[in-house]
Amino acid sequence: MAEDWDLYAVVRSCKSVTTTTSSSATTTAAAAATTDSMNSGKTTSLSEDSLSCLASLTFEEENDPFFSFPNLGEPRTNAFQELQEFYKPFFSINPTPTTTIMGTSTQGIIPNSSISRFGGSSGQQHHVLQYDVPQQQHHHLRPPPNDVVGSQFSPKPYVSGFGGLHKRHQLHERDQDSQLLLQRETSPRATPTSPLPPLPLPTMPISQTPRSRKRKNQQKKMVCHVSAENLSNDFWAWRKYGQKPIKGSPYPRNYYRCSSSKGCAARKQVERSNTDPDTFVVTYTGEHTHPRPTHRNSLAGSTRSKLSPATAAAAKRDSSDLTTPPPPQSATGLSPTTPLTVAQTEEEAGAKKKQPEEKGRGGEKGSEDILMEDEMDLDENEDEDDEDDVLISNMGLSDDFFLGLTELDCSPPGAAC
DNA sequence: CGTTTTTGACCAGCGC
DNA sequence: GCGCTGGTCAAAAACG
Repeated sequence: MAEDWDLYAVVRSCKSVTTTTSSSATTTAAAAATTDSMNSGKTTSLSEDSLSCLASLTFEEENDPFFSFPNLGEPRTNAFQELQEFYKPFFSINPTPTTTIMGTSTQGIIPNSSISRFGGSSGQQHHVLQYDVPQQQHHHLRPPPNDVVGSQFSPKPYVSGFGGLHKRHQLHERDQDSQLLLQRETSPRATPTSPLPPLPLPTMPISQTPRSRKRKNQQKKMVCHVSAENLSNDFWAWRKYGQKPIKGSPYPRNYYRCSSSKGCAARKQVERSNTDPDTFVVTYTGEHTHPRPTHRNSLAGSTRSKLSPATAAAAKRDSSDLTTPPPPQSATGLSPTTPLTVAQTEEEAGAKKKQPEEKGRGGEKGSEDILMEDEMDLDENEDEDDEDDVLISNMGLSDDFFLGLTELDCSPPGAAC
């Protein structure tokens, strides 16, 4: 089923995503290692894979998009430092593995929060950071496997503010989101858990209007190319709020929003690459307006995510589904998932729902290209760093977390992978 | 009861 | 101005 992939992806990603952020090999490696350790599951070999992957990790940098950002044009050394800070939590957990990363790192922008969640990398795939800068030349460190990213997230000549509010019901949550977002963006980040001073704010103009359907190009976003196994690895709890078939792609795009906090503006899009079915394009937008959750609020509705025996079987199917092109989509753009959804949904849901618990556990082999597009919110990154510092340890101790791991057949964080 | 997923519909952005 | 497309909403259903 077409949808299976996303579910599967979501679930899987938790286990494996690679942190292909940037620069410091050590940091990255450490992060990867950490995530690996956190990941559990197919573990033992995972960490090795991850490390090996890291060893071969290559960062291509043809153009340094970062320097395109006025606020980001700091010396790379700073970037490294930032990264180190960024991965502090990981360091604290695991010793820093010595991994050699070839190529130079991108700098200035630390991958969005999601990056930190990416678990150990693995896989032999090419890890690339890609930043697309709005209003400026499209900087692709490496061309995306397909057109998905390029076309979908092509930079636009402007960065507008939030769109106007239109729907009455939309006002509700959007207001909250926008206000939170505005608040965060207009005032120095002062997160309870953030010991570090906020990084320079992006120069992106912020509109006073409530957030709405900001065009993709208008939002800061982080695009990650993730292998099927590594789909969406992050600690955040995501709730699916929509699915749309995308023109030019046989696979639908799934929309997730952070469910950890009601007003959280963080969004996530997951879609399969039309050119490379094994690769998924995960796009993160918005900022988390809250600390990283240590556990899920509730398991209710998460049933689908459980890997019950049936689910496990489903998971297997998911795997196959991932490689299997989805049924043709209707011309209207809506995917004809309806008939299929019953069984598939179960599987997907199962997989997806696991996300929250699985997220952040890197692992498996995986690999993915992380593409940075538009402005990265340094500030947010900082927060995330901070969050990591504070929450990582807790996360590992979370009952839910362990539960999730158990369900995923993963070992608790810190456990040898 | 609270949460999530599914899914049709709505609507703004964008290109022509 | 129009149509297409993408992003989001919210009701319904499902689950613990």
